[in-house]
Amino acid sequence: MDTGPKIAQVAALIGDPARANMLSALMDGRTLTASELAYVSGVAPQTASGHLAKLSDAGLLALAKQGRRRYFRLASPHVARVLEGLMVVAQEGPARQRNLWRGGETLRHARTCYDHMAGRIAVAIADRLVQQSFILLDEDGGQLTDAGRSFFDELGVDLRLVSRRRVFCRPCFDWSERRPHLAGAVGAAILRHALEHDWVEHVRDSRALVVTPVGVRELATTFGIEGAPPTDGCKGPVASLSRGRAAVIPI
Amino acid sequence: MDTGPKIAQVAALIGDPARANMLSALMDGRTLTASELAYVSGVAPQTASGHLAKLSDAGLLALAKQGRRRYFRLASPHVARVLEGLMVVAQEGPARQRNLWRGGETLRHARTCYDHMAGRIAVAIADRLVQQSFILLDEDGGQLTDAGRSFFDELGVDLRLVSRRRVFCRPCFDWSERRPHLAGAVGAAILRHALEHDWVEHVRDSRALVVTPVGVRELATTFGIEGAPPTDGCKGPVASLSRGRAAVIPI
DNA sequence: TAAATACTTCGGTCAAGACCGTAGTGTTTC
DNA sequence: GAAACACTACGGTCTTGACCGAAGTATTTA
Repeated sequence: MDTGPKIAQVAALIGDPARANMLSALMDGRTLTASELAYVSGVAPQTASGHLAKLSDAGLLALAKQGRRRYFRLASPHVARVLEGLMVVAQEGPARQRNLWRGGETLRHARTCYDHMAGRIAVAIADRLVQQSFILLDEDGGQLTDAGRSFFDELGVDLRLVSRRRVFCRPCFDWSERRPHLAGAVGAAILRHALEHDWVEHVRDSRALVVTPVGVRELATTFGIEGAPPTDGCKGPVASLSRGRAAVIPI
Repeated sequence: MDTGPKIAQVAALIGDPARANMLSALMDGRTLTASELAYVSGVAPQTASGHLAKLSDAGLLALAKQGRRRYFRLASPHVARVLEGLMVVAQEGPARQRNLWRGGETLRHARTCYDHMAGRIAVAIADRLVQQSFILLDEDGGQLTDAGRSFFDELGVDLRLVSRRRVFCRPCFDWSERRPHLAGAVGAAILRHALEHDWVEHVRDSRALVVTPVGVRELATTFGIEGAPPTDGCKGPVASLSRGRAAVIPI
């Protein structure tokens, strides 16, 4: 079968910097308007419109019209996983500027990854849960133990949405830490809990999460984790609209 | 962080038809020479050489020199997973010619997917194992049960390589059947067993697998599966070297 | 040593498509 | 109804890079 050309079509769509920026911006599961996506991708609205049409036609984005706006989001978790995977491969690729981050310290500390958390904090949480035998994890998958279920019950994390007999979780290779964090239903539940209880907050127009004072305290008591980010000069995204070809926009 | 441009770089590499054909051809885990890859990708050796250099530089392919030949293989399972994911997304994309296969009936029936089996047979095996409670499987992961371990032990499937306390398996969304089959360590073990016991054989220069008479019998008695492929006119890949831009090569 | 094989480098051609200015359409606000 | 807003369609420019012919470098075979 000609799978080659098929995957080439999809990959080529993701392979344009402007479109990749758009998809990255949607990786946290939000829905954004065409204008917002034009902004984050660093191109003019007309250009963005064309890109978005292609992405929608190909089934990578889902579109909801509302009045004069068009809201876009990733069409499926499968799309998010492909993007995840590309980040991993991009990261493990050549030895080049592997630790070169453009104002990315905040992102490296904590961020969303579609529907769950990623970054140092997320890896630390995963490590802790494994160490306590609350979850079992290896390369191919993971599972919540009975002890783990009790732990989350006491914590008040809502796992009802995922409580079939077994609760599996999925390791998601963290491109910044190069170690797995928790994805899947359990990962999503943890992020939901953290947001609802103000442990972390979204940074506007970014996938970054900041750990609140409450979060620092709770992460310490609950997981024994140092939640405060290392202080450095550059935090938060710097909006820089450029002319010419789609440029690197720190998200 | 500028993850957008990074994933764009990798995606753009996969996004060229010639390179996508090369990667697809390597999806079964084989190592192929530059010449062979030039052939399957439908371009001249000089062109292929350039493509292969790019793929190696980016860390998508691993290279082994041997005499005057260069052997290439996928650099890591992560690369295979990205390709897997792209197939899924490409498949679920637009409603277009979803069931249009070019001589792909054989592939649809049984094929390799990096290190495990895919296609109708593989999905049927997964279904059966789930139905018998030998494995537990959901969207996020899967696990071998004690009964399942016994089953494989009796069958003589070698799971020693993967026998930590828990044996997880990974669902891999089958792009032809649109349902999951078994990947990960367990899936790999099944394929290994099937090849060693002559249940299936590789089709030359293809990812397709043919089920042998032995295989038909064994699949029936072991899994209650009809292993024989539906008969139709077109089977096997048709090598068609074309001139001009890299064309669709049935692999 | 000569010839064949496997692959790479260089140079020039050519097509695809990303980009934006201009000019639209549809929707909301005043 | 007019103006502002969100987005789209069209047309022309310009860069990127895929492609192959020809020539060159290793390596093996004769």
